[in-house]
Amino acid sequence: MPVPEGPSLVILKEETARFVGQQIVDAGGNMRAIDPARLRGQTIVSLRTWGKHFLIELPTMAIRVHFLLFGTYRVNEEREGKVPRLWLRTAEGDLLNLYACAIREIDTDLDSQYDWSADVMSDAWDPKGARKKLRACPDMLACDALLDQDIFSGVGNIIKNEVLFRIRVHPASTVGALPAPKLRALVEEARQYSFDFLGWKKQYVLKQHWLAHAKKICPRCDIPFKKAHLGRTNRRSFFCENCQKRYN
DNA sequence: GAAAATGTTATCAT
DNA sequence: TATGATAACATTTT
Repeated sequence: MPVPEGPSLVILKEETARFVGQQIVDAGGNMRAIDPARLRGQTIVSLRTWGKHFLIELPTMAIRVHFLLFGTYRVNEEREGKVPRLWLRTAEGDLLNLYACAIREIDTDLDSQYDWSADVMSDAWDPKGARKKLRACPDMLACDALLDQDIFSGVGNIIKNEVLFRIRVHPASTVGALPAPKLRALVEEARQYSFDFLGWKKQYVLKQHWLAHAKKICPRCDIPFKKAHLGRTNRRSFFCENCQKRYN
């Protein structure tokens, strides 16, 4: 199963925690970005996430993994008939397989590269900062704002649809037209729902908790949802025209 | 079997 | 130049 949205990366980080401090004794895969030979002998300094980025910090560099739409991984097992884009084997015999992802090398210090306060899953998450960024682009649509990785790093299309339904805001509302309490709710729910997502995903009950995403009927109003591809991002939006108010 | 979809980035076009 | 559309990637489900 794919791993795109931020909370899923937190699960990945937890499942790979034992790799931290281990030395990479062998590496390979069908990636082109990095020569696997350069990874051998390096020790994994830390494993971090920033939104949808999985970061493997090594002494001389960091590996940035993005799972795009369909990326997956396995710890100490392999997918039948699939070649990993990148695999790492450690001195203690642990194996990490990463499939169908985009790999990039980062040569600068991670703290200078990433704004951790934009990551909705991070301890450094800064709701005040998020509100400030939102106020700076009043013409942006709510559906686009939630998918903006510089504001809500880690939020994906599922979280977007669920947050807007929870706070009863129409996806085509403009950010600048939202009353202050709604703007605040948008920021609060982006984080809250992401953690609900995390808990449900761990219990394998995420999908059954969807109220709006990919749903046909509004559970509050019992009338059909609208489905449309909205905003600059043109991603699927599911919304109720009765109980989600449009602010413009 | 075609189409769509939890996403991003590079390239082409306007 | 800048903005926007399109393609590319890759996998599973409908």
